[in-house]
Amino acid sequence: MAEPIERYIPANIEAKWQKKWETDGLYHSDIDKSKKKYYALTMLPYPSGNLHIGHWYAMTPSDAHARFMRMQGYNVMFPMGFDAFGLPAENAAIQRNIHPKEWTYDNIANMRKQLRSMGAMFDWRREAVSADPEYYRWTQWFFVQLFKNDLAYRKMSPVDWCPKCNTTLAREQVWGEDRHCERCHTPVIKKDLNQWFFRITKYADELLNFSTIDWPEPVRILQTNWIGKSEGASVVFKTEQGDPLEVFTTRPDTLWGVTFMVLAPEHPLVKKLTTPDNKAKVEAYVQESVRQTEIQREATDKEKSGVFTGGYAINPVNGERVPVWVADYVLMTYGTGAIMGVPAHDQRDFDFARKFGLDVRVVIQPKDMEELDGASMAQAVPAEGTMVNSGPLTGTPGDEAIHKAIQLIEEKGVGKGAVTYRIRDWLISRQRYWGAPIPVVFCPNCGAVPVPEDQLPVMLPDDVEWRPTGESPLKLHPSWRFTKCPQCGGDAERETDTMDTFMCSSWYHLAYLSPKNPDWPFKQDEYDYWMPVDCYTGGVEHATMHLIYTRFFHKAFRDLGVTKEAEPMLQLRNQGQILGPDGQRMSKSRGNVIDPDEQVRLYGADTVRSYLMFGYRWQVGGPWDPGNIQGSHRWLGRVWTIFLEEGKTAADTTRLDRQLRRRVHQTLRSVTGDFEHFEFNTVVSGLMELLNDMAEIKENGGWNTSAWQEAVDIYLRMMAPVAPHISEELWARLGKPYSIHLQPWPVYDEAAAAEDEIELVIQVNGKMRDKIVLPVGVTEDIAREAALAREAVQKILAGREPRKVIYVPGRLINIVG
RNA sequence: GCCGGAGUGGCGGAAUUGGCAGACGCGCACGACUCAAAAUCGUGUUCCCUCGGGAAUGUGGGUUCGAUUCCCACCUUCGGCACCA
Repeated sequence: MAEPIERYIPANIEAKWQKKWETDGLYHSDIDKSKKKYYALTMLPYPSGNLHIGHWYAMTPSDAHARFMRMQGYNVMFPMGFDAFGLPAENAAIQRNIHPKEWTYDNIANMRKQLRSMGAMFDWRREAVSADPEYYRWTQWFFVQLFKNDLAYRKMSPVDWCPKCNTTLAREQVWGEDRHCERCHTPVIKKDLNQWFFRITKYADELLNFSTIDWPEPVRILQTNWIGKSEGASVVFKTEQGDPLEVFTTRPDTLWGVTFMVLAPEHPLVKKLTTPDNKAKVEAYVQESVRQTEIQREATDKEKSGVFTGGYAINPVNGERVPVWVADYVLMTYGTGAIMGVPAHDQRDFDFARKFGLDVRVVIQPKDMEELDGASMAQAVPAEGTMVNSGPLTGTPGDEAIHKAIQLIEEKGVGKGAVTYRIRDWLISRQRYWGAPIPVVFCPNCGAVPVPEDQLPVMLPDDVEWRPTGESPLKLHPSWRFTKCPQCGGDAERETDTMDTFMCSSWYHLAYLSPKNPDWPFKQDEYDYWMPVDCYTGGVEHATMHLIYTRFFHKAFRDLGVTKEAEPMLQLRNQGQILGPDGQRMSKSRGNVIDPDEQVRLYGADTVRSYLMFGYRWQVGGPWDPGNIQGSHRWLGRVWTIFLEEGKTAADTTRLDRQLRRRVHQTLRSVTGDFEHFEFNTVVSGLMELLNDMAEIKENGGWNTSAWQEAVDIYLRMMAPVAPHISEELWARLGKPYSIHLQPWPVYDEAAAAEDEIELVIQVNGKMRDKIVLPVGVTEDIAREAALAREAVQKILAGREPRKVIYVPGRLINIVG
């Protein structure tokens, strides 16, 4: 009997190999034009202090996939960095009274260490940290380019303001029914501030085009809804004083059904339209609306409210005089902030009209309904039908009406076909300290002047009062704030707001190309070789934020000649979330946080990696199971002993060899496909199954034959992406050349995988009754005969002739009796 | 209200194209090894049963020789949007 082998102890091998790989630069990725490149990218972490098990869940399967692609012969780049600016640094710093910079960089140092314990193939030479001046210099440079090309502008605008964080929030940073701040959960309020915006709306249409990218359908739908394109017409009414009053409508066909108009309380024409005897109540209503929170205003179940201005407008299609009201169900932020009221065919307008006793005029008669009557109808009818009471449009069938109406208003010169989007321009100003300063100087003579490129970066000063006062902290730093105008040299003032961190993360995939490039955001040859990103992995929660911004960014800079292609990331795959063992989101307050470091101490990195890949559908995720992970640990322990411990070799191994090769190559086929499809759980289960078969074959005397050698070789290569340390160790112990991670993916042998007999399932009337073993390629006649001869079949048929027989070659025969 | 994802044993999950439901793992039970335990190994494990079978993939229908898979109508749950004109 063989000597007992030492046990599998991950701690003895993992750190050792990590160090060697690092020393050898095993995962350095350099331009190599002889190979096809593969840029694999996983979303970079925010340096919150500790790596979360969620980071492992996102990153280690992505790493396994990147490793798989590398073994497939690609030159793979898989970089890592830190999204290092942002609010939490300030909040944490305020709590602990340490400088945000210190807090952030301490966290980064810690997280680097934790990231290394994953055994991932990150090329650390390419690390990028968005809070480094050499990084945000280029963030600012990108801003300047947008500014110079009229893609950045400043305007006074009401913004969502978090009173606790003392800052502006972007719309997508406001969550929930009570519209709270995503960070501190305080309900947000509105505030008017002068803010910088990027013209993302200019790219709205192009952002709707996903035809060149392989992104998950849910993300495409989320973005499509977020952009919210609606087509219709803009129509210009005239107030009685002669001011143009423009509305947007998706239903220009209902123009003859307009019985009133409604302005948003903030609409600039409200004041002018209001007659003296209505002034008091209109002003009261407007003030009340403005004071209300957005939640109160936007509650959809709220009864309609509003007041009559006393003013009238003229309907340009029929010259009718219609009353103009003010109501808060019309939003200043969408369309033109004014609507035409068509109560007969729009439920909201209908509710409003009934409440205030306004006319309801039917202009569409649907086919299958009895004749509508505006005075008595109980609800609006938005359906299609034949136009009635609509002047030149009367009699037009529903499907032509909109088109014809647009033609008509265009001929009359009172409007035109128009498109409106729900997406708004990207607000990037933050009244915070820990961000990239917006590189603009305000000069009394020259206005807003961008800081010249050769003076970048505008350094973020360290000596700042970063505790929140409601003002931008940089405003309180006089020697930084007051400067000279770069254009005229006169006294001037810096912009004291910093940029939204989504600006930093919009281009980090470019920073990785050459993180310390002195004269351009990236080295051109690196860009030309690596871009675009071939595979991007991360959470779906970024669908309407980062993932839309980075697409916009690329398109804008393509138009400015900086980037080349329209889309930065060709393939996107989303992972799900790991929840606490209680099925709830992990949080410190719930005490259900799983610490990856502790799991690594208990089981080793390979086990944690394997379990995260094996235990969940990657795109779904689920609760952490403290017991289940042991299955993955046992698997690795079994691989260890079965591969290292001597077994016995039978005299004749022909059958066992054939069987083993078949199973190895069948597994190779399925594992390869599963890796390609990001189905990591079946990658691991396939390997587990093969191991079970190998254990049995070894037990039966199939050990150490050439088929066995091949099996071990292929097995280790297949598991190398999943469990890189143990496979490297076993590879070395079995005397194979360093490193397994430089080996090509094994070659699939179809002949070896082929079965030479089939197990045919016999159904009678659709129910499984029996099975027979038949040679591969058996004819239907023989299969049929063999099946009908079976006792179980005969018994059920009881002498009857089968009415029909369905034969699925190699799989199944169904006898219908 | 609208849009999207998910519902399969005690649990995580599997099931190329409509073709053996429950692979693999956890847990549990029994057994081996051990003075004992841990670790490890082996056997069994959807449910009901009169041991012939029968039922079962959220619910109810439908298409089909055959449905976890396709169609229709619902239910539960998670996420997004929500007076968007």
